[in-house]
Amino acid sequence: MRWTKAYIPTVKEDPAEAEIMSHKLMVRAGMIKKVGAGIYTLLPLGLAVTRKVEQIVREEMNLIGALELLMPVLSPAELWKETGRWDVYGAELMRLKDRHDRDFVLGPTHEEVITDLVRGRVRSYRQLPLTLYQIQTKFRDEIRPRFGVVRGREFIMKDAYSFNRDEECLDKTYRDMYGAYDAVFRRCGLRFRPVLADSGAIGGDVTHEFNVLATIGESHIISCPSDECAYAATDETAESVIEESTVDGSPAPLSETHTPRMKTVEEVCAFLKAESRKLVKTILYESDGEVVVALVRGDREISESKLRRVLKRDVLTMAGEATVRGFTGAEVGYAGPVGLKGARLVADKNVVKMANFITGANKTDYHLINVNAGRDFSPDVVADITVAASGDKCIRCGRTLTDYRGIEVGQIFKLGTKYSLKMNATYIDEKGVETPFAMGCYGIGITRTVAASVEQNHDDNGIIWPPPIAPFQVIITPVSTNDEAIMSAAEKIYSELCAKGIDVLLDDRDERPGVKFKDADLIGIPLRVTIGSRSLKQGKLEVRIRRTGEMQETPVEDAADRITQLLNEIS
RNA sequence: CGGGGCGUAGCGCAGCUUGGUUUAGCGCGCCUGCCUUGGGAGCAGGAGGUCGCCGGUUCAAAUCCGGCCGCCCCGACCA
Repeated sequence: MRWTKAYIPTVKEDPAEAEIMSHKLMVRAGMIKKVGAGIYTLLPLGLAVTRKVEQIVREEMNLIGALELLMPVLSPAELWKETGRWDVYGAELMRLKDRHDRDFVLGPTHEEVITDLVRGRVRSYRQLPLTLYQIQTKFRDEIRPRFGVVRGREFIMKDAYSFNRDEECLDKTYRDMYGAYDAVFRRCGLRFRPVLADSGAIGGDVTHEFNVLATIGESHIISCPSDECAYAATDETAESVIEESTVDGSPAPLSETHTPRMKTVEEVCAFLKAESRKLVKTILYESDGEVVVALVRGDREISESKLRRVLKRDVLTMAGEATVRGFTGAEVGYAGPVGLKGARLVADKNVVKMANFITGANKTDYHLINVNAGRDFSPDVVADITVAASGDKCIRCGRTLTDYRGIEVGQIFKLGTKYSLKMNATYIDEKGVETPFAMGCYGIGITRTVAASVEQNHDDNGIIWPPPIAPFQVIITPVSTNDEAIMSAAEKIYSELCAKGIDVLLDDRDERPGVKFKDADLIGIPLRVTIGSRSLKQGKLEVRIRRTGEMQETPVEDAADRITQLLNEIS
């Protein structure tokens, strides 16, 4: 491609709306253009990178036997009602009506559509396992789109779905996918980490998230520093051993204390001059009309995903003020486990180890002191429902856990029979028995992967593409377009590289060299070939590596070979 | 959804408090010419704006008032 025939609108100044480097650089490099909040046009350069990532994904999917298809973006509400997700998915589901007032969904994921496709068409165990995937535009009505293409309302995603005979068969596909994901992100040149995660609205049991390490990442990860252990999970999912409570062990007499207008843990602690770890906070939730009371240590947070799992519920929301008042008989801020009736009481495993702690008294402006589980109340369930934090000990090896942040670029789920049962998707096994499919689903955020790569690969001058996903692998920069010797050398090397199948950009603009160098750096092409009279007099040109700034002189005659070789070295 | 901010040329911004003196300005970019050519040059000339939209106040509105729309940031219930 010649720059004068391309459309690469680079800009010098950072866009006003961008907060993070990848967003700024993608706009400045002429890759994306905002159309609306969380909605972007991919310009040619942005699309080129996206296609590279897609191609890598395709190759790895095909390698493990997955088959590509393309499902519609639009799907009828009936399918979503069949699995109950019409109600469960919530406000993030983009819904719309057609002219006949019928409900539709702009798909955020395609379990319903694919299961509908496969049921009735795949009838025999002989056809299994079957894994299908697509690379398609997805929609999510994000509460707050931000960070450019990292959290958009419309984005490109690869989603795969496997139909397996049983758990064992599913395990195999899941492992294959895990390997394929590892290969994809490795090939994209990313520093990433697979972690155990929560399955959220998708459902299912086992799931891993693939996170690209980045300080601006929105996923919080807890991991064991030990390489041999390598335990890693999202903070909501991670199991950990929390430092023992320091409250002493012999139960003291229960008493009530006046705590006027002290509602939050912080306020109560300050007022009673107690450490927050000596409190137990009591949070009311509602799930399918049932009220659930959850207890965790005052200095910790409740993991709603753990709680959902304990309760075996998909929907779980914090109770409204009216419910809290009705249930505790007190204003919000004074709930406690003692004397509460009619709700399931879930206590964190650390709470039952504590002694003489402080809780709300279920009476406005009062708290209880010296509360003890067992003596003063009895939890219905004791489980780990605390969000893990750095400083906790590893559940497996006991080392101290650390936290870091990541951009979630992929997630793989074992769904089991969740959808096949609800949608009556079955096959006939060897014994002639009708059996629901064991399913898995596997997603990769393509556009987000591109942004994550920029986030991880840039310097002060711009993007530094890993060669496998670079829009062009080589940029040729003739220092002057008016010098015939320079231009003929540039044309020669351009056609030689093209003939080798390398993606080359020839900067044939009549611009000053400084402008071209800056732009070449900004758009992040891994190798720059500079042709100027200085070295051309000796029959040489210069090859510069974007990432290191390292420069090599090479005779024009064998430059094409040398460049190819260098490309291999840095890939 | 709550709070804050913004909306003036393709991009980044000033002007608004104190309405008229601005023919609405500056930088970047763009066009023409000259000059220049190894890290975003210089000079000269030029094009480009319903001041987000609607309504109101006024002799007069980018500027004051009201409504609406859009965008950005922070927060979103841990009792």
